[in-house]
Amino acid sequence: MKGQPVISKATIDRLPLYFRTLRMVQDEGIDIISSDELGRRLSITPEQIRKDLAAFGQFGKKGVGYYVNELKHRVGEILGLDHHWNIAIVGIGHLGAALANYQNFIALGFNLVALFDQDPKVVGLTVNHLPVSHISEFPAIAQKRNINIAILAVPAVFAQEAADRIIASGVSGIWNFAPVKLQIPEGIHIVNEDLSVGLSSLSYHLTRNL
Amino acid sequence: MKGQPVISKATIDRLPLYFRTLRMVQDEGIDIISSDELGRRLSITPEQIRKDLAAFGQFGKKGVGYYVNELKHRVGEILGLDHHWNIAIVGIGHLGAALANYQNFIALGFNLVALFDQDPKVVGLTVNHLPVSHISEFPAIAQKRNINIAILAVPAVFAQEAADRIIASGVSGIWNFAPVKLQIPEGIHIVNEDLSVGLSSLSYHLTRNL
DNA sequence: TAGATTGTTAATCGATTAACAATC
DNA sequence: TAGATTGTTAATCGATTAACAATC
Repeated sequence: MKGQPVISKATIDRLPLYFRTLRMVQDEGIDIISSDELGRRLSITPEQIRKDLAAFGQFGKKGVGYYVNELKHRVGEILGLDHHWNIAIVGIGHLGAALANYQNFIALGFNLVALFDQDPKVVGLTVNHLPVSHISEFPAIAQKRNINIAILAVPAVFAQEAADRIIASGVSGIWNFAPVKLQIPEGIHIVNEDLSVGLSSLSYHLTRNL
Repeated sequence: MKGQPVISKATIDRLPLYFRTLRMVQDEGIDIISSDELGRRLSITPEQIRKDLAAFGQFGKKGVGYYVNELKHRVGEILGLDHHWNIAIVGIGHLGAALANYQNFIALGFNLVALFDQDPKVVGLTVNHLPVSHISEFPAIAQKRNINIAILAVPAVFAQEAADRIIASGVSGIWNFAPVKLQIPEGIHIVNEDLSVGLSSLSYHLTRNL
């Protein structure tokens, strides 16, 4: 809640792309990159990239470009990826279990610290070296393990009550995979990962191309 | 490629939300709904909803609202969900397997018709009643089963070559879960489902709220 | 009819693109 | 220095919001 200028959602959503590409570029052994080259790799205009970055400071060198390692770290800091957030997954069905095994979270510095489900048949199982706890234990475990973000992967009908529980336990970030609009109080951050939107928009475009 | 007015991406991405909500509303036994009520359920302004719908025609009755069943069908048609597209999943790892079991696709009218992987240990397995075929069989099976959309769930390093194969087989819609920017020729539709973006943007907002 | 609600036009807001001075 | 590239301001474009006439 600092008095920062408001940054557009579009800009924030591009930062992870910059971060990832800077990593790849670094792995290729490249030390300096121009907005032009970065833009070429991402199909984003160089002006857009410079504008996005300029919203947070002056990270480049005129006539030279950006130092890859430095810019990568700065963008990572801006995104808060240096915080090593503790995340939990609620709902260990097919999707929840797949997310529990998703390597890219670790690559981004997130720590998966707990798994929860409602089903007695699933509770007690081990997924990716973590035991599945019953959802009723969420408040206690959330506090003990300092959970910052909950990934919500339960069926749509249970999503609201699960979200209420999560929020009541003091977790203020929810990444919601359930296809419902959740009612959330002020101060809680929610990102909806709505899988049906992507597929439907593909259907829309294919329809118009027949 | 009809001479339709260009509809904004934002509008297209809201249509699946309208569709899903209209379904829920219908299940509740409601026959008529106003843009106001629809907006309340989705946290979208009624003006926005009317504007979105007006881009495709006049579906409502002034002073009354929208007939739920009719509007649902119209929105479904606009999205092309009445086409019953045939989809295949390429890459049957944790995520691919989870998507193969995802019930919401069927609910939207998509038919999952084939699964592919590169790994001999995975080929031949059965996931959700479908056998996993080797990726080399993609062209033949794509033609035989009339695959319209491929879901790409392979590791990032293999994504481009897999995409090339898919496109070469005449499939023109790709739903890409690999965290890379794919190089795609004209006329191919691609939707990137970039899971690291959502999580990173959550991290960004949490950082600013400490 | 009176009240409600759509469809549409105009006004505002926000984001992208273009242009270019600053400077490495 | 000359060439390259950033950071920033101005211009354009697009999307949302406000307002309201039409009409059920």
